[in-house]
Amino acid sequence: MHRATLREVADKAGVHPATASRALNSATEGMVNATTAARIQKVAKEMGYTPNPIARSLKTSRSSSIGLIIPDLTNPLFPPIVRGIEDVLRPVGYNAWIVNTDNQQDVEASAVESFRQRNVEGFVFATAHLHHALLEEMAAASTPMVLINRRLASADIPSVTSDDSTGVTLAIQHLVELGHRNIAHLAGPQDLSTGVTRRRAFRENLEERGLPDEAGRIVVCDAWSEEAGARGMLQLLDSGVPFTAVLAGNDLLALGAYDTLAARGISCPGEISVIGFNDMPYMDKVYPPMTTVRIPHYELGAEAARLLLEVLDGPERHPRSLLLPLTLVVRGSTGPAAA
Amino acid sequence: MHRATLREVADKAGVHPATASRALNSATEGMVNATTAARIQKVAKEMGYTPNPIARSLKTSRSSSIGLIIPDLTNPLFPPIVRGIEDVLRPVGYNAWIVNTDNQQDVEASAVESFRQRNVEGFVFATAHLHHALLEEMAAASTPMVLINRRLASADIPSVTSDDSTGVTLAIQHLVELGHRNIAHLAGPQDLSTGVTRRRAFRENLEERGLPDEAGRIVVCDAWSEEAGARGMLQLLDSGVPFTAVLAGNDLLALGAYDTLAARGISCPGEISVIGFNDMPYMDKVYPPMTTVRIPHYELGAEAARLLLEVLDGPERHPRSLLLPLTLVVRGSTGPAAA
DNA sequence: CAAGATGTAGCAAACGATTGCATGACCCAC
DNA sequence: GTGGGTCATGCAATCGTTTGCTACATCTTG
Repeated sequence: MHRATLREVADKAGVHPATASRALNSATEGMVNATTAARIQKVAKEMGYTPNPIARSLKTSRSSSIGLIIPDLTNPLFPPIVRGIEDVLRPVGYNAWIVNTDNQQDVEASAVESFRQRNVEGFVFATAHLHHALLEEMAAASTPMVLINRRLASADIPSVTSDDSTGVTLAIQHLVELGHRNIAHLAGPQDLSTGVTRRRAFRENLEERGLPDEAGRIVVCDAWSEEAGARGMLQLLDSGVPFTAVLAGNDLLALGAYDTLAARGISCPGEISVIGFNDMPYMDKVYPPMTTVRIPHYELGAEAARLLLEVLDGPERHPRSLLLPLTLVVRGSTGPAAA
Repeated sequence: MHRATLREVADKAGVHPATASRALNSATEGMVNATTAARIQKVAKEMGYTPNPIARSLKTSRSSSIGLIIPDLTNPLFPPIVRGIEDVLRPVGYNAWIVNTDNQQDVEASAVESFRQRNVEGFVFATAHLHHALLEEMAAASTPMVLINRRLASADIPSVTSDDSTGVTLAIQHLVELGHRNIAHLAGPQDLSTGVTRRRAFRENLEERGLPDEAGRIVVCDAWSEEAGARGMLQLLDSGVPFTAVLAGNDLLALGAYDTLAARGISCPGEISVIGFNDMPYMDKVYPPMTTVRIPHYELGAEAARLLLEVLDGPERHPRSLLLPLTLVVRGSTGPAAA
């Protein structure tokens, strides 16, 4: 099937391609006589003309698309983020290229490279172990980009993150209201701002409230996975620190904790309450239904996209960063402290 | 940052761009003198030259990319499929454009249109309500494409589907071994081959085994959702048909059934056993852990990608279709039939 | 009424590759 | 020694747009 080209439209309308190009482009439409423009537009419509994005991209080195870099689509956190981004970008004519890096830096670097070759106009990074040097180089070149769920101390890059610290406060407050005083923390890996922030907030909360906060009640897991959570919980139980509730760094760690508790025959929430973080899909269906801090993933993506659009719109404006509020979803994994 | 162009490489190597182009392209490398080619390649490497995919695409109307059309990325079925596709395609130099249609035909049509403009070389459709006319038009134009999880009677398009019929047999067999004789079916919407196939297989199984199969023991739900499953289960319970086990059309329907059973105070699997279909992530963590038929989603995607590569390789070869085997994952939602 | 401003449209050169065709060098055989 | 065959390379058109510049009317304005 042949698709109409600009030249054909121009010929049929009896004008030069350049004129047709201008008439068909809202930014330049003013340069051509109104009635001529109308005629050209009519012809274009009749012929079903749509500009060839590739030719346009070659000429303008723009592309109406952005690069989205995530660790792994099968991690349930990311699909809502991706949808949030797409739902904002698509209506304004942008497409998103997605690439999964599995947190491998070389993959990340080559993805960025490949995106650049394709003239993407901006980037959204939702990736975990961020290739620092690469990122700073990009920032220095003032490549439009937005970070999701992590921030960089060194560079002033717009980001959208969730207000983890308040989330932790919400969780602890809930536990305290249930009568818990001995609370433990299953922290995630500390090479990510997520893990660090939640852990720091945990410690601060204990301190402020005058709750016991010996070092032993924080165990740092070595991955954000169920297995790591199960191991961490084991370590916690065996450490001898007394506790009746545990705040996990995320839902996967909490699920791992579930496993260990079940294996040990410890009842949740009867003996030990568990709180997760993220509110992944189906956390209301697990057993016990998980009390967890809900992160607005879709909104995270949507806001990131809006931020990126702002940057693309006017690169001179100072980059904003957003902190999205969290809510605590109380379900069945938390209960009154055992006497 | 300036990126080297073919002309620059050619100049530096003292040859014409055409020669450089040939030397740098494995298919045409043979046309140029071996030592010249080596020199050009060396220079290209030194300058960090990589061909501009946009310019190449404009000229060749190829793009090294394919279009992937799915209903909704946040449906947990799809991420593994997407990864399967990407993991096969990327190593051979293809990228995948993803678009979510939310099952809207106009979105689907415009996605296809936009993909075509971008010179995608093939399509993978994992979408539910397939725009029939569009698809047949594409098939007629012998556009390379592969269907996942659905087939079209009218056109001979390669597809990869799961062997649902055998999956149903596995499930029923398991129930029969547990002593169940009165089995019901929570069928999914019948406008999709998935729903139809599973329902037909269910009926055939009952018949072959001489189990009771009045019409009333199949309830057709009006969506593939938890809510629809809950409503369907309600209808089933209120219909008066006796049953001790129910096979759900997919896991979401089964989860809905869980809800209804819980609301009615009916124990699962004590009084009624439930089997799901798909084995979505975390179905081992719900309560009770779900017995379900596992579909190899990742493999579905991977095989679809391989099929597409075959078609792209040699369009003349007759398109194959694949039927992937299913397995039953026995967990806690099925138990011996109540006496 | 001349000179400059303004409005409209065409020309042609890009953007960065690929590729059919022409060219010239060289070799071989008759 | 000439005709023809290979090999290697260059030439130039092309893919479909965009855009700086130029050119020509027409309109102002003093």
